Formats: sequence, C-alpha cells, structure tokens
Amino acid sequence: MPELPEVEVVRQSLEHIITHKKVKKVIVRNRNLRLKIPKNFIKSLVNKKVIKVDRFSKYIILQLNNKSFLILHLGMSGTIHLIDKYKKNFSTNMSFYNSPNLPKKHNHIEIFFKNFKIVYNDPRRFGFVQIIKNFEYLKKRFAKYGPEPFQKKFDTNYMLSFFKGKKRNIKNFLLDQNFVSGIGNIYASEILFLSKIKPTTLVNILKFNDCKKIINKSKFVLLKAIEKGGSSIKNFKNAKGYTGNFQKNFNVYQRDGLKCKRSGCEGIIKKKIISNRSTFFCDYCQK
DNA sequence: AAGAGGCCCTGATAGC
DNA sequence: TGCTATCAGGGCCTCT
Repeated sequence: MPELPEVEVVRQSLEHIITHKKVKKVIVRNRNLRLKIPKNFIKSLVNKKVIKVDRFSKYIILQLNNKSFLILHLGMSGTIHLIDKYKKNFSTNMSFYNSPNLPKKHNHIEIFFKNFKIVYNDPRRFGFVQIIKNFEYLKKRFAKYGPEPFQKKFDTNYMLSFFKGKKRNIKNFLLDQNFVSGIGNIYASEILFLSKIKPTTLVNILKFNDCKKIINKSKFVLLKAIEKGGSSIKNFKNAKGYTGNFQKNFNVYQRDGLKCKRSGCEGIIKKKIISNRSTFFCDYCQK
C-alpha cells in the first residue's frame, strides 16, 4: 500500500497520539509477517515510553525511552488503526471500542496505551516489525539505503555518478531504494510524467537538466501527496481513519486509455510492464 | 558485478 | 452463482 507520503501521513497521525505515552500491554495475535515477530517483542515494548515518532523512507521508527527503536514497515497492504476506549461503544468488560475501520482479519499486533490501543494489520504479510537495540544498530540497519528525495545528498552530482556505466531504465532506478529512498510504483510514474521523461529511458543518456527535473519533481510530487493526506486507493487511511486525496491528482497512474492531462497534449496514457511493475506514461509528451 | 526475474501472501475484481 | 485468472502501493533472494 504505502509509499513515503502515505507512511508520513500515518506517522503524523501516530505522532499526535502516542508521543510521551507508555506502552501498557502488547498482544501478538499472529507472528507471521515477512519477518517472524521475535519472541522477545512484547517484553521489549511493555512499560517503555514513546519518545519520538520518526520516519525514514517507508519505515515508521518509534524511539523508546530505553534508547531502543521499534521499526514498522507496512509492506503492500499494512495498515495501523487507532482504537479509542472511550468511544460510545466502549463495553464494560474493558475490551476496546470496535472501530468500523478495524478489519476483522489479519490484526497481527495490538499495542495498548492508557486509554487506547493501536492495531497493526497486514493481510498480505509483506510488512514487518523490528526492535533495534540502539542508534548504532539503527544507522547500520539503513546504511545501504539511498537518500530521500528531500535530502541534500540527492543532487545532480549524486545522480550522474550513480548512473555512470549503468544500463537500466530510469523507472527502475526510481524504485531502487539503494539509489533513492521512499519512491514506489505510483509516484515513480507520476514523477517521470512531470519530468517529461519516458520511463524506459536508459539512465546513461540522461543529462544534467534531466536529473535536475527528476529531483525537483520528486520533491514536488511527494510533498504534494503528503499535503493531500496520501493516495487513498485500496482504502488507504491514516491511523485515525481519514482517507487521503492525492489519487485525484494522478496524471498517469491507472489512467491508461485516457487522455493526457497536459494542456495541449493529444496523447493517450499507455500502460507498460517495466521490471514486473505496471508503469503509466504518455508517449506523446514524455520523451 | 550488474541486471533480470521469481517469490513471499491474501483479497478484490474481471471474465467466462 | 461460482469458478479461474489476473493484478495489487514492496523488497529480498537467486540465477545468469
């Protein structure tokens, strides 16, 4: 489900809710995620306070008051739900309010705080959670990842030197987290449309100005999507259950067969499988 | 060593 | 209605 903007939207809603709150109880209902939830998971969380709710790339990172970190990755289908004990359906046996947004199946983890709990749900189990001992290990954990588009390091020099001698297309690179972190299949297509660059373009022919455009449009698209609350396709919601709006701003994603939105362009949006992922573009205005 | 392709898993939807 | 096939926002592993 989530690329950087959706994860950031979830982070923001979580931040308000759980910063400075202490974990009272943890229930693991199903340990099977992409990485099996470790045996010591519950112990490493209970009675710890959340100091900070951070994010890197598509990962939510909770900093705890014993210097450790809890990493949450949502994979393709993961969601996080806030369940408030004091909603009107609160029942006397101390079970929590059953949110209409809370799925019936695949609720892997419940983390209880004083007056509410958050629930981690992931039907496809491509997501995972990890406890990281300290900051040293956290740095190591993300060492191989490329910069986010917002970081200073993601500049034309970085791109051009990364592309040197490579024979891969640009769409492929935008999805490569070792090159740039946080871009996924939706926003890769959108970024290349705004950059007027065809996704199949081999990177070794890209010029300084092409890189400049890709950098600027990457920042633009991701920021815009965060601003709009993410893209709510397949029912994406933030932790409070609100949907996002950015899907209305898609120029190409899932618009194959429709008219190009660029004013004056007569092109029809095409769909093509590139490195096993659906890719959308206008072959009229993207050169 | 780079790059292509397969695979992990469930659920929604399309087509017959 | 009910079957089967296809596709889905990610990332890692293996093979060539």
